[in-house]
Amino acid sequence: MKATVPISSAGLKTACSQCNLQELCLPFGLSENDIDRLDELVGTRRKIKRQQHLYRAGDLFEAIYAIRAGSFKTDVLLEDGREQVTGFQMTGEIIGLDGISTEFHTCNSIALEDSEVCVIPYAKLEELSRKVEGLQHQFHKVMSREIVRDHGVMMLLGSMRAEERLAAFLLNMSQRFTARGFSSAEFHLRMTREEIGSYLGLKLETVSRAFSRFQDEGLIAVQQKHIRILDGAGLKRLLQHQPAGG
Amino acid sequence: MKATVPISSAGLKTACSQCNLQELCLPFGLSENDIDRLDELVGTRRKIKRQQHLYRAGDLFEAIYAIRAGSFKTDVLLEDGREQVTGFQMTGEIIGLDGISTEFHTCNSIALEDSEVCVIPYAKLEELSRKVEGLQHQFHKVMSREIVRDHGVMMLLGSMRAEERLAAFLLNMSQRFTARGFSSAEFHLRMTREEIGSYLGLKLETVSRAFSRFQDEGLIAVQQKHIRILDGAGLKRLLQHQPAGG
DNA sequence: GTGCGACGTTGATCCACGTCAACCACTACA
DNA sequence: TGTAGTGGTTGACGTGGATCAACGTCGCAC
Repeated sequence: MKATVPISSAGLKTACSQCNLQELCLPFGLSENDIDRLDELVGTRRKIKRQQHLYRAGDLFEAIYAIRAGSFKTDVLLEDGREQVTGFQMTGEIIGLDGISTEFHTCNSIALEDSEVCVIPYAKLEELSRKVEGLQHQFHKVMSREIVRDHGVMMLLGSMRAEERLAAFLLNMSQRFTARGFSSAEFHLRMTREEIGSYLGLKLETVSRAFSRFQDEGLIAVQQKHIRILDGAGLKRLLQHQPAGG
Repeated sequence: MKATVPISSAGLKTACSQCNLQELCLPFGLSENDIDRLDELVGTRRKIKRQQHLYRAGDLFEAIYAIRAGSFKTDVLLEDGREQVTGFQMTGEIIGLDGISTEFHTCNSIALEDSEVCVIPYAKLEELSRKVEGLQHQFHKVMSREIVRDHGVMMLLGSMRAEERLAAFLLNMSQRFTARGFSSAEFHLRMTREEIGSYLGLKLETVSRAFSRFQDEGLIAVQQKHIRILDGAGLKRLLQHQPAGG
């Protein structure tokens, strides 16, 4: 396996024989030697069927997970039953970081489709990242990236109106698909309108209406969960110079 | 210096001679030896006057900061001028984690009052945490805690109504003051109504009205920025069983 | 003191989004 | 092919919080 060669974002090549760990090691250009050692990291793989939990809030935290295939949502439940989706994760991303601070998971992670993850025992990660040059930093970057992403969502929830939120969401999805080597203009959403709404702080009807309006305006083509972006610049334009809401 | 003795949350004892690093090392019970080495971490101290920036979005990331005295807000600005406060930080907390993933800071950090921070050069932190048993894990916990906190804010912004948000905010502030050895029932807010509103996704008028209503209902006593919590249980009750908004 | 500017409160009005409700599209399965 | 269930769309209406506006209060400079 060619590990020292920087891997383009055009395809999903694997960083170690077990799993796609490019988020953890590739952007940093670890040496071939080091990459081989990453195999030590991956305990097992685990398959998760659609709608099943990878972990639940309250579960003992023992490992983080690298998504090998499929996609997930994470959510938190209030006592009164309200659900807030805190994020969507797709192939190549890392889940489970929330558990480190409390030794228990603080949210639920649920597969949006039949998926497979690599289990990375946290103790092993800690041990290895003391030894493998660059791994520690790479892991810090993964965590920091989650913090930055969350700030983006807070921005969205705190100061954008419905159409801006959905535009931001679509552009973000498009970007993440692109980064994984898929077409950026056309993709399949794996989550329902209700889940999108929960993530964006909107009701499903509002999400649906915004989709329809975008379609009327020629910005996107929607067919159920299938989205085609026709005018990305138009979507970006929605994100600025709008009267403040919220 | 007594470093091996677990430090109660009742006072602000220092973990190393330079700075309050209990977030980084104390809860994990580092050995006295190790704690002394933490002095190596702290490059310099820096004083920041009220309203001045500790760093700005776009600044090169070189260090994280432990707040030694005072308090800060972090915010992000949209192109059109809208501001979103992404968090408030008080004495003993760590700021600057957002910069790790991008090598540049992604938000602004501004002092809410005259403050002082310990500068922790990131490169030094990385180096030391490979050597000092427990420090790495402690740093992971700090980052994870920020992720969990952010999820809480997302929850708040995404599915709570105005009064719930403010109640959650007050309880959170109270808790953080308690953890720093101050009275939990009485404290001085360092931020304006507008900043609270920006953080909570509300307008300043809405924040003000909610404060007034809480006061009318005997939940709190408000005098400008001075808050006294009269009925914490009542505030907690507001957080559940409310009709879903948002 | 007086004046000024930042911050806070309160009222009146408006509107974006929630709520309620009906209907439609797609899939699964008998 | 019918039927049921889940998810999505659309319309009518209500409301929480934004907006606009006036006024009050505190702290500071002089």
